[in-house]
Amino acid sequence: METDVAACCPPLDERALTPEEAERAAAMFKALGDPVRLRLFSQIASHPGGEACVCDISDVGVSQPTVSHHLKKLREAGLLTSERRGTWVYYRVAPSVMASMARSFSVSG
Amino acid sequence: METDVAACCPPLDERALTPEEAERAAAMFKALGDPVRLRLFSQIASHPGGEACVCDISDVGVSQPTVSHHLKKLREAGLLTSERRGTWVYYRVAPSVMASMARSFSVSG
DNA sequence: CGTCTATTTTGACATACATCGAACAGGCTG
DNA sequence: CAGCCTGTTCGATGTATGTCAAAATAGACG
Repeated sequence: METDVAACCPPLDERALTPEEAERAAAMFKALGDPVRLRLFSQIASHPGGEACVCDISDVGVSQPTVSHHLKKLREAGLLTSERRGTWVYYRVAPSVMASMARSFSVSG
Repeated sequence: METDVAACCPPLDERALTPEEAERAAAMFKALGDPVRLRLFSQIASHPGGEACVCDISDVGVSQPTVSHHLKKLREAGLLTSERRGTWVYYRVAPSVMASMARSFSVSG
């Protein structure tokens, strides 16, 4: 189900998206379309070193299983990567996500 | 319910979003998180003159009432504006939406 | 006024989703 | 091995959402 970030996101005002492009890009927007997930993403993206342990970001007002559930969704959408190192699991923003998403809203001409 | 676009969207990697900021920004991402809505938005954003009549963009594979339903959601999210001129209703991207959304993904530092 | 066209609203329905507690798995450390 | 800690998966539940057909609204035009 992992979304391919690199091949996504032509400027939205350049031309009408094809159904396939829309499907892929919408999956990424949808992943960010939940307040809890957006806060998790923002906490990870702004964390020093570019990565955050789950234990660092579990204070978003929902139970820990729910946090894990949301992190999984963000990972499946191609927005995050995760890596276990010893006791802890570290999440970081997947490569080129910020640039790709920014491109969606770049004014084309 | 109309989302205030101007006051939204600090860079996601600058600092952790507050719950209120996340709520507002997530509402906008959520609106774009459906393939049909994203195609409608893209069709309007890329339309010559910057605006499109509903009749121009109803070929997205769902019934006309469903198109209207999605356009309403995009309008409520603050992403589109609509105006009736005579027989037809014209939609355009709300001012500063592209710039504000782009700012979310601008790399801060 | 009546009718035609364009768009929205309503009501119904099936599916998707966010959330939780409980159970499970990975890995440290006695 | 046993216990503990971190994090994920499972099962259940209530709510939100996408969709359509049908009805309603809004103008235009005789």
